[in-house]
Amino acid sequence: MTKPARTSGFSPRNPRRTRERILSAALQEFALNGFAGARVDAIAQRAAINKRMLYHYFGNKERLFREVLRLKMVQRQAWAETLSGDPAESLSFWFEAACKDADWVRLLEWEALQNTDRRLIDKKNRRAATARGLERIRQRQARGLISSELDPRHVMLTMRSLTMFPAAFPQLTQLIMGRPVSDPRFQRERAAFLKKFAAAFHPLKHELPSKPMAQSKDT
Amino acid sequence: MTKPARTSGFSPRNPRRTRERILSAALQEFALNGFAGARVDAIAQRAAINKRMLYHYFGNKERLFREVLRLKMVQRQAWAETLSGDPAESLSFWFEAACKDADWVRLLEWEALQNTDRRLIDKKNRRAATARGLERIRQRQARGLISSELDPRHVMLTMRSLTMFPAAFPQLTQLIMGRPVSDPRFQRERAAFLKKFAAAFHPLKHELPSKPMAQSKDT
DNA sequence: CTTCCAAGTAACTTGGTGGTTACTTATTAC
DNA sequence: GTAATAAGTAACCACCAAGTTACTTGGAAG
Repeated sequence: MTKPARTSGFSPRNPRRTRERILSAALQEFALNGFAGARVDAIAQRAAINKRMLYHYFGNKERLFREVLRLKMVQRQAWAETLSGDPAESLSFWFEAACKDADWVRLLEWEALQNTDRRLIDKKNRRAATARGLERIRQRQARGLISSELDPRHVMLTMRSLTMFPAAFPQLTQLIMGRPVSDPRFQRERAAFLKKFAAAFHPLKHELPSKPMAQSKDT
Repeated sequence: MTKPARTSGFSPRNPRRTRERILSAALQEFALNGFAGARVDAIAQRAAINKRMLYHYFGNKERLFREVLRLKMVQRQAWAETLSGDPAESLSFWFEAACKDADWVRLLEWEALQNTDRRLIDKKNRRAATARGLERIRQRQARGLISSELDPRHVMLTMRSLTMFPAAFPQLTQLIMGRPVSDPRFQRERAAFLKKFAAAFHPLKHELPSKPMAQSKDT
């Protein structure tokens, strides 16, 4: 602990920056080509570092992949928690997020395909995040924003389906909608549709909120 | 054209059978590992044929992949057309189909990931099939099974999302539902949920079918 | 100054993988 | 029967990509 260890500047040595460059390049390569398709040399080149450093910092290709995935997961969760409100807003919001962060969706997709009975990466953390998500749904049910007749787990699965699918299957979306997923017109149109469609989650008229205004520590 | 060319039997030469064995083995390998991950030797071994024959019949790995994809596509379309009726039935039916035919979903997923701005395989055919699907939705709208206020394209995209997502993202489904997608209890439960949820597509009471009973050449 | 280790580089090894060569054998057309 | 072609085999090869070896250099601590 001598100097504040400036991380910027043009020092020829800069471990932090190198590590970050590798991670960022790896994210792009893995999102683009998946684990099997990604080339370590390509990552090194993209990061403008020597390939050897990649092994220095991460051991091997798979450990790097896991780290990339874990990191993205953490980032996502961080700002996932900040959101709440009624399904109409969440749906369109998450849909747009999925469209914007294609890397994220693609990583999950690669994970799904790779995960032939393998253990889940960062399991503990994700379990906790999911549990928190379910709890937030229950709170919305209590507040009468979502029908209490729907199982929170199914609500969550349904919402994920609706928001992620187009970004996950751009070729099918293009086929059906006649526009690429990246087209802003599609995104606006779909967001509008989801806002309408969110009514499916609302309570029916005859339903009364079970706890009209329980403790709402939700944002 | 001399003999009826018996395709069964133990003749040492059997082109048809060889071709089919390769395709079937390739389907499994590609569904499991994707294009980049699949090993030509593994396909040959699985098919119990000499690797050379694979090149004999299909030229190269990519052409084989495209053929596998095209074939699955055709098979799917064939019995896709046979179905109709109200969303409650279609949704749960297609959901179960997706769970049962994981290879199909996985292939689409690999395609989605691989398809970085590449041209779509079997485009023409799939366009036509999609158009027919949209037409069937319009017929159901005319018959009052689906709300006419919903854009058929969005209806289709939504249905696909709901039915394919769990099979496409088994790890997320497991995380949310606490059961593997393959678990029959999950499948039954989800099918039941979708039947209820299908109400979202139904017309509201105030809506009246625009063409109460137009020509319904739909099955 | 010099010691020591982390950061960094270039060239190499090794194994696997898509694709080929050179060949044999069955089937069919005439 | 036999020529021609399609079906099939084994061994091979060139290349590519993950991971290593052996080395140099910067910088902080004493």
